[in-house]
Amino acid sequence: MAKRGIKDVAERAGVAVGTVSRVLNDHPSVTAEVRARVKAVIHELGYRPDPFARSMRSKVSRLIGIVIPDLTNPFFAELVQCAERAASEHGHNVIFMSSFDDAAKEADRLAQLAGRKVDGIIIVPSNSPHAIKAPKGLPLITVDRLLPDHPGVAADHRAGARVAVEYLAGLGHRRIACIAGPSGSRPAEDRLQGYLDVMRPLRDHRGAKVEPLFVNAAFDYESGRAAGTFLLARPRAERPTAIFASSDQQAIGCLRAANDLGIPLPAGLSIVGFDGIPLSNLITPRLTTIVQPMPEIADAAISSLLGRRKMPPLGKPDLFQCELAVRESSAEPVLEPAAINASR
Amino acid sequence: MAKRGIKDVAERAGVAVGTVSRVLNDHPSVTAEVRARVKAVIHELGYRPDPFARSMRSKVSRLIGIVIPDLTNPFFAELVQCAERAASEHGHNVIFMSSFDDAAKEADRLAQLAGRKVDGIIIVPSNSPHAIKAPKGLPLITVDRLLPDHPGVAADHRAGARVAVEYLAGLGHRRIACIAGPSGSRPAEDRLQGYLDVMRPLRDHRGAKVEPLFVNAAFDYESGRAAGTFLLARPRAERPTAIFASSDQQAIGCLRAANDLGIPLPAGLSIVGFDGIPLSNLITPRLTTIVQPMPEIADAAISSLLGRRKMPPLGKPDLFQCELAVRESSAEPVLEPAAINASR
DNA sequence: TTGTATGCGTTATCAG
DNA sequence: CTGATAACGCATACAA
Repeated sequence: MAKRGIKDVAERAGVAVGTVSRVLNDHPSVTAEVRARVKAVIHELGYRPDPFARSMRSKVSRLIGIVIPDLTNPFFAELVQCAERAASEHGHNVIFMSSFDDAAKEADRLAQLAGRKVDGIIIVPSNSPHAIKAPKGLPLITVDRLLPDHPGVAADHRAGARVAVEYLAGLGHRRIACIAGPSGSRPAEDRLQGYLDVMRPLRDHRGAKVEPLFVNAAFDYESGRAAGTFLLARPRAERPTAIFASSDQQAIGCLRAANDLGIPLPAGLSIVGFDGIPLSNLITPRLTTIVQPMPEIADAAISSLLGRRKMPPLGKPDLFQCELAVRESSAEPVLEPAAINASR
Repeated sequence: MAKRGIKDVAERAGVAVGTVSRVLNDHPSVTAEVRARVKAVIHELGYRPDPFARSMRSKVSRLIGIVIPDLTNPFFAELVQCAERAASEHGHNVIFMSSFDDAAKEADRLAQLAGRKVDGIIIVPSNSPHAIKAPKGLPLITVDRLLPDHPGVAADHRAGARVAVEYLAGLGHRRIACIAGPSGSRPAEDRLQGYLDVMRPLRDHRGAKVEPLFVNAAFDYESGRAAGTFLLARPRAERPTAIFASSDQQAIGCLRAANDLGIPLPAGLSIVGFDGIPLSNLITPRLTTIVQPMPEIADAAISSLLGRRKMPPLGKPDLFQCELAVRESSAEPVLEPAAINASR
């Protein structure tokens, strides 16, 4: 079985190479009969067009580059997985790169991808403050961490946070605290705003305003635990009955803090997370959370890059609505008779 | 800034295109002086060789394909990240694909990679029993889940397990249970063997043989919790004082089970995991575990594919030694006065 | 050592 | 609608 080329196919089918090429690219001007015959021969010979020769001429690589700060973050891992699936469905493959949250490495990766002549780039920018330089003429779209001067697609973090806090308020909670993300992070700030959106107009059973209470923390597990410990270290009468965490990892850490303090879940405390990472549905109790529609987000990013969907204009990112997944870490607040309060 | 070609560089440097090509490929027969001049021009013009034209001629793509079952498994995510870094250091890029643990999808991905003409393939085979068909002439290496008829590289799971159990035995533990992995999984069985290797010759303080005790469970969190609950649900006098889990996720689930049962760690129970995933060092208590040398494993896989290291022969996979990371989830067993036992 | 010329496998531009 | 043929950008055998 020697190396098959387009020439062999043409010869075997009794046509010219140009015709075979036209069949390959679904060019309309080919007789159905000829098309069928050529396709038959292609199948028979097991012919596969050489992607390099093809790209050299056509200037398209059917390759998408994706740059992520850190794949050990389960949220990004899911993004990559979804992006690969979406790209695959559009006949494209994915070149994966990690920036390790370093601006210099990120720039290098971008240059490499440009050199590879990928058809488009998906990037979650590194956190270090910087401007990413998109190789001119190369479609690039940011995901999750939006940047002002690049098109982007993300979950509607603010609206998602609102849903979470409204849910808790609807359950009857009033002392609702928030573990905010790190200041400086766009998604973190959006989520905090969503929390405040709901808290501000909220009134307790006596019609008095309720005080928002939040503390900044990194998105990871340990920071969430520390923040939770801080928020829960107060007399029961003042202690939050519910906590909205800005990430599932924070929420899981907070859950641990509650456990260490002997606070039963969800009886003594409700916790709602954000992201919907797989682990959130595996722990005990299973975490109530706001799940980001990652498949849709990834598909929007891919589709936009490939021109099958309009690129979101600068400053007007494509926003996707999140969904509340009610699980086991949340419930109505328990009644707090004055006697119990006094007994502390 | 028009499109730069090798021709432009040659012209600007006053040499022939062939010479430029030779400089590009570090061909020895080029005067240092000429080489320097050409390189200067290349830099000045910002010239980048077209990867397609180059690959078409040279038959190498500088692309490595990697296929894994599921990126939401943090262990595989780390593997991908390490592989990308290693490939990058060798001047290669990585095309990432997910098989979703499905043999059919896996075969499709493999075919795609072959079509892309990658220089080599790294694969963690899907769990469904099957034979993967490596496109002939395309270097392929399996990682972690070894297959009999393909070269492979992995951690020495058996030896690693031995280190874990020896550590526990050295601490004074005798009732050491094991949460084994799913039967049918090669890494799982190796780890179980390592456990048994240490347990069999073990004797208690009266010189009596100690009974191995293990239960099979999937590698995930919830299965680990269930297994832990099962193992710990017995009178204290019979209850294991230490548990060796076959994965960190299992260990973390088991940790949760102990917590739910009110067993303090590490005073009442020592737990050791396996893998060394990032999360293992973030939880409370931080998990004592066997960490796999993922960077080395990934680098060995990449180096072997690129011919910079000898391909491990069939049936003789490259094995890497794991390292014990002693953290907070393990300690010497507490004394068990008869009085305490009787009080139950 | 360096220049020249051919070919790699496709696509695209022309005629026919 | 189809065939012939010229690029595409680079590597390499061969000539100088």
